[in-house]
Amino acid sequence: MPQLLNLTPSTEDYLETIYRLRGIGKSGVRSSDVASQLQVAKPSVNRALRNLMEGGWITQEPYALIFLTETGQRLAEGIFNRHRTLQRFLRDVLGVEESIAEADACRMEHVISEQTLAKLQQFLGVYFVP
Amino acid sequence: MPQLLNLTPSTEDYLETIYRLRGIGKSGVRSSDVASQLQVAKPSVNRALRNLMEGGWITQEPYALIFLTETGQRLAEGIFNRHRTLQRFLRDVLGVEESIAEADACRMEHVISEQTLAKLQQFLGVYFVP
DNA sequence: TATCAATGTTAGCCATGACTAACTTAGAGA
DNA sequence: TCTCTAAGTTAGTCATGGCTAACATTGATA
Repeated sequence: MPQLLNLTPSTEDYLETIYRLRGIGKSGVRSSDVASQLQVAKPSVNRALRNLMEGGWITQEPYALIFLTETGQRLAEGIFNRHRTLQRFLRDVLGVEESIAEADACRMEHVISEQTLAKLQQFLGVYFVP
Repeated sequence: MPQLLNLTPSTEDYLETIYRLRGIGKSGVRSSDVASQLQVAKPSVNRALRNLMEGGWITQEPYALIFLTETGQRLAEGIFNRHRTLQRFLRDVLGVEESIAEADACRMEHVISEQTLAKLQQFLGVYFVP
């Protein structure tokens, strides 16, 4: 997967997970933590990491920790932003149960357009001052 | 794919397309019309139809028209209902551009939960009397 | 420092769902 | 009724993204 421009939903999930875990350990993320977080087998993570490396979103030396690149960081922030916006909208505006809102946001974050995201944020801004 | 209980997004798209085209011809739907509607090759449709038949959602004799079964009809209605609800919500509530709302609804319809659907409908019912 | 358990990697399998190429069938028009 | 084009089917390829089994590496601890 060279010159990766558009990530697949699966690959976006891996990138987002690295981003979220990175907050905890600070230094870098372990492959096995990604695996347990996403409930997938280690080789599945391994292949996804190769894709993310080829796309230039992460760096990883063999057997070492995973780090986000500058562009990977920015992209992950975007994905997480979609996630958080959807989560807040579903829960706070529509009144969807917390855990269901979380699960739905996890799937919807990969398919909504920029415009829909913007409108959702606008809606939240108007009715729910952050 | 025997005893098909949960359709994949792809399979849902085929079923929904049959449902929508059926409104036009009334009698039955042609495989090639499904192909051109979904912008896929004919063999892709052919395989999807086999899956839908094995699940009991459609009937089709070789080289003949496609018909929805009772359960297929009900399932397709459900999918189309999700689509229409999302489309209306995105367009009428959020103010998303028609064509973008359509595209987003097409992808979101496969991933939202029952509860989110219900809340969206409730929201539409309150603020936009049908 | 030697060991070994946890972590990471490689190889290879499977299902899904696209595709093309090549075929069979059906049915409309000469 | 014969023909020939459009529609449908079959066979086989490829990419994605899961998986297990088996191997390699690392690092904490005895």
